[in-house]
Amino acid sequence: MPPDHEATAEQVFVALADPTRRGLLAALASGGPATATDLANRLPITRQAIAKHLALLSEAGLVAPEPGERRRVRYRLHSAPMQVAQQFLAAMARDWDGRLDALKGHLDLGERR
Amino acid sequence: MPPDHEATAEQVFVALADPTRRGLLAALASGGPATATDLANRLPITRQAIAKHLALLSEAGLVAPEPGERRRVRYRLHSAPMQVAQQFLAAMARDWDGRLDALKGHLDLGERR
DNA sequence: GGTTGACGCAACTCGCAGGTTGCAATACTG
DNA sequence: CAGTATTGCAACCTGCGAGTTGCGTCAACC
Repeated sequence: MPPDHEATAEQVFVALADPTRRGLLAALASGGPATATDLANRLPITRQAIAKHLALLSEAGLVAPEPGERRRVRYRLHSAPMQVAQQFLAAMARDWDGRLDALKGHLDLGERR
Repeated sequence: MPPDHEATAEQVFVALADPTRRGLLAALASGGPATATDLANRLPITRQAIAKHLALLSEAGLVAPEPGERRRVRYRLHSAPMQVAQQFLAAMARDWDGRLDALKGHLDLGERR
């Protein structure tokens, strides 16, 4: 998939906008890769809810499922999309602050031309 | 307001997670401060919907209403919360990566530390 | 003074995200 | 083989976010 910065950043924003998802990522960060049932023991929600969140995070590229030995599937953190989102934020803020002088022909939000 | 980084970052993420809101911010960035009715002419949604989004963005600190001359209220961009969110992202990514491989010094973004 | 724009508030619809319960299938263990 | 975990899939419920329509009001302009 091509590096569509905007789409990636949006997915990261959506992912991090939810407190449950942030807690889930924090649990993965502090405890290392884990399965959905493992995470369900540490968080106050059911395994299926966690599985849904993991699917969304996986879609965003923030976690990656790695097939374990048995039937278990462990999820590991992946920080690459966050750096994309970070650059997106930086570019946006730079655009805002330099708005008065540099009035460019920069239409709507498509940076892909 | 107490410097609650997490709460601020969450509001920024929620704000930027919506495409309509991003378009609205882009319109403000390219056209300068504007009123709700002014923005309603450029975007395909009603004035009231825009007013709601502006209220949310104002709550997040991303825009600030400034009382205009007549009865008009113009909204101006404010980039400070985005830098907070940016540092939040940077800290999170550093936390993730710093667990297994502490040798990645490839972050060449504008984070003063 | 009456009409015209612009703003704010409130009620309403509608789709979907977050979460649950239930179930079938699979893999290991006694 | 019977029993126990663990996973994925599907149906379902519920609240809220996004958007619309409608109304009352205040400021200007003719």
